[in-house]
Amino acid sequence: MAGRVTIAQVAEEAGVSAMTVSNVISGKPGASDETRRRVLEVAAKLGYRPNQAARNLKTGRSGLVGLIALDLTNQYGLEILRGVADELAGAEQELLVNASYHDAGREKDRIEFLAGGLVDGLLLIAPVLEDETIELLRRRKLPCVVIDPRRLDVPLPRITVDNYHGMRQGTQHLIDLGHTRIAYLRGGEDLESTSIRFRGFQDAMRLAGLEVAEELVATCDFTYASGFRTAGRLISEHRPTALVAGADLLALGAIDAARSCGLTVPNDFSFVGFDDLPQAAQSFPGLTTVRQPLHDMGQKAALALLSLIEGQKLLMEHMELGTELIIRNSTAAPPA
Amino acid sequence: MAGRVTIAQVAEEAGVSAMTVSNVISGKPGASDETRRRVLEVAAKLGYRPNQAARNLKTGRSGLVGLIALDLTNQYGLEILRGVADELAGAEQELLVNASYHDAGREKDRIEFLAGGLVDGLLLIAPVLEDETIELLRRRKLPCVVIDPRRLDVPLPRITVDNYHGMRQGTQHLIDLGHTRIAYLRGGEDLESTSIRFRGFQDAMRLAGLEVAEELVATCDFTYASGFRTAGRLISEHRPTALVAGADLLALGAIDAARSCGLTVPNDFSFVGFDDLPQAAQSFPGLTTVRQPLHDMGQKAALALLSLIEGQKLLMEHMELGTELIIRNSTAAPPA
DNA sequence: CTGTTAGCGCGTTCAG
DNA sequence: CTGAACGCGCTAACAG
Repeated sequence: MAGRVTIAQVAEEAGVSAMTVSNVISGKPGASDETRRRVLEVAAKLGYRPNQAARNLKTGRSGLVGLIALDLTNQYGLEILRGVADELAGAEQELLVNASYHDAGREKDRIEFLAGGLVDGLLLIAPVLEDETIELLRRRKLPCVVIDPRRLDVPLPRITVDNYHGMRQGTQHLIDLGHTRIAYLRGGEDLESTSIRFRGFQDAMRLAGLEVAEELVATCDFTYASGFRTAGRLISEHRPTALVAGADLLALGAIDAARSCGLTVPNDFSFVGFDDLPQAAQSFPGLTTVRQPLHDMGQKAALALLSLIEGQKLLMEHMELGTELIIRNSTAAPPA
Repeated sequence: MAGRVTIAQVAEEAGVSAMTVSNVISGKPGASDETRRRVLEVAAKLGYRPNQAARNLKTGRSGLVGLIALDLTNQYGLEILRGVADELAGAEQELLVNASYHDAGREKDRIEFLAGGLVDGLLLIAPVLEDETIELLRRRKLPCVVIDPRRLDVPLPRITVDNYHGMRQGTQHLIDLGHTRIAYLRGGEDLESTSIRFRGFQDAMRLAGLEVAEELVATCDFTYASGFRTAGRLISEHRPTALVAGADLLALGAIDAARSCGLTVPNDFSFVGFDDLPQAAQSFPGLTTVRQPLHDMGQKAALALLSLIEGQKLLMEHMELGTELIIRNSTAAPPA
């Protein structure tokens, strides 16, 4: 119940038809400059604001894009979200953010709800995407782009990063510094990217003629606490000189674990993360990490979704973005 | 163009009128159990989903609540956001999140846009709120609740925390531990809460018979980097034994600054923050801090907004929530 | 360049 | 308890 003034009132006051007002307001052609000026003037005077609901009903569009993130507080998703928001700011679409809280049921619920007509398109960040949910999306014909899917083969337009080469490069950096006993912290096992990153690590090691000691590899959740605990065990029991983590949060937890063991970073121990979250730069020492272009992923995903919404065909169903090694101060040569 | 099926089709298939279908779907009385059952069955079979746009047009509601945060990546706002989201999950309202990026112009733009009919109500986190914007909100009669306003006297329903006693308690904790040379890091000067917190610090000091040395007080932005820089100077030039920060982010930066000066925390130096962001617990050592009930603030704000949307009068225009000192491991007695 | 006609899909009168 | 008609405010299509 925001704008009481209707298009009809403006039309009457300006002495034109409602159609003309509509055209002027939406910036369509087909209205002389003089008419346009008068309509705009009257609209301003009356304080006319188009009624979104009526417009939506007529056009069959809501002007809303849905985004389903895992969790509203993880920086990984939020960096992507920022990219999305930046891209959408140009288009006339607002962003409706939802979280699945890592729960497949809730994810399906939210998708079903949003796909029920609330949004014009959907962006999914690292979703579980059960087959049934995919089927739902296809049946509804809802434009949808997946960012960083858990399984690479989801039959939907998707954006991923080059996890393999990123991790290989990060590992190589430690090898180049002279490390040989390098530990590895795997992220969540339900993501295909976890295996791919690990393969990058393994290959880098193998190609350097180094052994991947089984006791130096451990798996944890994507949390600081999990990284702290798991790395603490790894470090105190097996004494590697460096550690590569499948995510920045894990690396940050691992660094604090090393500290709590009395080690100093990077003199006694080196760490490499993966993601380049804001925290990676805002920590002491700065974290050397493999950068995922999160903001860019968000932008590209939003752009692709917008063209899907406009009814255009996508140039590619799958887009893979590159990674980049960011060297900060958490890595150095191993102690002598 | 999500659900093709209309209420009319369901009505025909079920052999009743549209009216009845509408009543059944919206859970209104006035339909026999038998009819209700059949309608529901047919609706499910046909895959009927009510068209939001049509419903909105008719009811004059959008089912959307707008939230304007400062920045999509700061944890402070996100904790509040989580509270809001949790409360809204129960009501049938979706959340439309926007950011002002600390820009008054953009803030006004966004408010004006959302208030243009897109949302049923608005939640504002620490907004600038120029007079003109407040005027706009009043004119449009848009339900609105402000969380943590920059000026305490905004003429809108608002939720704040007890900054004064919180900070007094945090400071007292250091005094009790035996600290006397305590530095203070002020947050952004455009917030009234910055002065209030400082007054809490001053009073705690004064009441303990301690001097607030001018050179031990400095002002910075609400960022880690600013805390790092400013505290670094304070610590190296004036050698206090403890520091109180007007925000956790500042304290976290300050701790790293101390570390980069070769000090260990808390043995050489103690730190107290304010906020209790997730990072405060997820750092090493854990940060002793004054907890703001951010999640609760979000919930309470959402609840108040919902009742405003329902057209009910608010019990109180201003609600102030308490704070709580959370003692972790960043504080200890001063070095001997 | 402008006006007319006809709904979009729903909820809300009223009668029955 | 149910049905028929109307209209919310806007815009697509066409006519003028």
